[in-house]
Amino acid sequence: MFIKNLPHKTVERLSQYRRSLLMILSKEKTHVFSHEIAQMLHITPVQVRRDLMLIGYSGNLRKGYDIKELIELIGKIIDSERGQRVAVIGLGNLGKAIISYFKGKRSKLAIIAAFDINPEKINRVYDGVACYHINQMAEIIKQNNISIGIIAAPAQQTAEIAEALVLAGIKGILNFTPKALNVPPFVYLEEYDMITSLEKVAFFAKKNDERFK
Amino acid sequence: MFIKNLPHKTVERLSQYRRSLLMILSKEKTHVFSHEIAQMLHITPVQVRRDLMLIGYSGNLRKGYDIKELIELIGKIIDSERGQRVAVIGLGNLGKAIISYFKGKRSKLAIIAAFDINPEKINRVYDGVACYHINQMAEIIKQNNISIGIIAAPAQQTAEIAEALVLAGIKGILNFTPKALNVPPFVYLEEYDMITSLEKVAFFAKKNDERFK
DNA sequence: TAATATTTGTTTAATTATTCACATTGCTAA
DNA sequence: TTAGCAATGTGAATAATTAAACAAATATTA
Ligand SMILES: NC(=O)c1ccc[n+]([C@@H]2O[C@H](COP(=O)([O-])OP(=O)(O)OC[C@H]3O[C@@H](n4cnc5c(N)ncnc54)[C@H](O)[C@@H]3O)[C@@H](O)[C@H]2O)c1
Ligand SMILES: NC(=O)c1ccc[n+]([C@@H]2O[C@H](COP(=O)([O-])OP(=O)(O)OC[C@H]3O[C@@H](n4cnc5c(N)ncnc54)[C@H](O)[C@@H]3O)[C@@H](O)[C@H]2O)c1
Repeated sequence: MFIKNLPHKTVERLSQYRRSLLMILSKEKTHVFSHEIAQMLHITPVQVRRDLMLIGYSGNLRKGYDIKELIELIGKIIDSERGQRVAVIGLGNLGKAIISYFKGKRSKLAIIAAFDINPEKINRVYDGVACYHINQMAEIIKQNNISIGIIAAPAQQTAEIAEALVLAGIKGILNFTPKALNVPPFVYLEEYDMITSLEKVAFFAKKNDERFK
Repeated sequence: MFIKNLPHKTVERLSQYRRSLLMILSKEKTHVFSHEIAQMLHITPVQVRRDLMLIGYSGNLRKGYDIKELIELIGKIIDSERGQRVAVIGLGNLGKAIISYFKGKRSKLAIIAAFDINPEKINRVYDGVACYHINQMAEIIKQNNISIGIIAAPAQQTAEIAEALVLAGIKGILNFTPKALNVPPFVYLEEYDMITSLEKVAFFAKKNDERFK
């Protein structure tokens, strides 16, 4: 299913809705109100209803939204029908955390390979994910039709790795390295840095502290 | 230094500016143009200039911005003068990745304690950070005037840990757990989930792929 | 049965964030 | 000396995002 020009923020929230809904779905709880979803994610019920409107989902006036149906619809919109395969580059602490966190979470989005240069990690399986030497990357990516790369290797290597990923035909990159990347326009790039998050928390915590004193 | 109502996004970018500037600062390179900063972060030069305008920084028309000065000014605005101390709760893969990533990065923002329940981790020092049992948390937080907590423990424990953090007097929380939290208004909360980032990449990678086909 | 309460869906308004457009400045060099 | 160029700084315009407001629907209950 395809919906024209879904806003970036809505896409993010759809992912969050699904995650939250998967957590509360049970035999007893089959339906949910917009204000319940809103409360779980610290947003307003209007926001939720608007997002669901954008994806064309209608709820029941008395019961709210059917959780199972909604989870499925979100899947139809944000997942790719044929699934997407993911590789992690750099099997250090962060790479491992990512792999163990994803394990079994999403059927349509599977981490199926890791790459590293450390001989102790290569040709071993971590949490169900096989680790290969970085110089086999292009080959393995093409063989397995991997379309997304997560970079969790040392910062200095980032540009080089990204270039190799692009050459190998990757379509999206999630970069956890503090080095910002340049990729061609047909590759979608998302960057995340924990320091920015932490400094933001620090700034507003400080501000709050003054305000509530 | 305090500037009234700095937009959230600007605060995020100031952190990114500083990070990028720290990486390029050198004997040879003492100044930088707005378009150079912009390129590093995939934004527009106007955006950069506007942010700097908001914090009242003026550049030199021919040389651009003085990198060192700008780094210092950003510090004066987003850092707390007396520094802020941080604790990590849960010393698993993610907790370790966070600690080793932060090591020595910011003088005004220091991770000084970790908490866990695993006896093998307690009373040991990881990357310069001592790990204590979770039931010593309130005590240690107060003793060391820790004001920020990073939650990287198993999801089920999240609510309980957050409550303890708030009771112990924490002012900001960065939650990496997929369980959304509720905290009182005087505590600043930031949540991050890698699945949302990855699903966003997957969605737009898929979309790009169709568009550029 | 009629009044009440609650929730969805959607239009409109408000707010926030980004970009445009251009005046201004100061160097370079014809 | 003056035209040209490449920057910054910023008011105004535009775009994106969020929230307010309210009609419509329907179960509940007085
Ligand atoms: N953005 C964030 O929020 C964040 C948080 C923590 C760490 N990091 C960054 O993520 C990266 C990894 O952090 P970590 O704590 O896991 O580090 P780590 O040192 O534990 O792991 C890095 C891994 O990459 C491997 N490696 C080295 N060179 C490589 C190459 N050329 N190709 C593939 N693999 C290679 C190493 O063998 C190691 O296993 C670092 O760049 C760090 O700065 C980012
Ligand atoms: N948000 C994200 O992007 C993201 C990414 C990866 C992991 N995670 C989450 O972060 C958390 C940690 O992930 P991980 O891979 O490091 O897991 P992990 O199992 O490696 O580590 C968890 C650690 O928490 C400790 N712990 C257990 N109970 C505790 C308690 N009550 N108090 C303090 N510590 C306790 C464990 O002993 C262990 O050391 C998990 O909740 C995971 O879902 C989030």
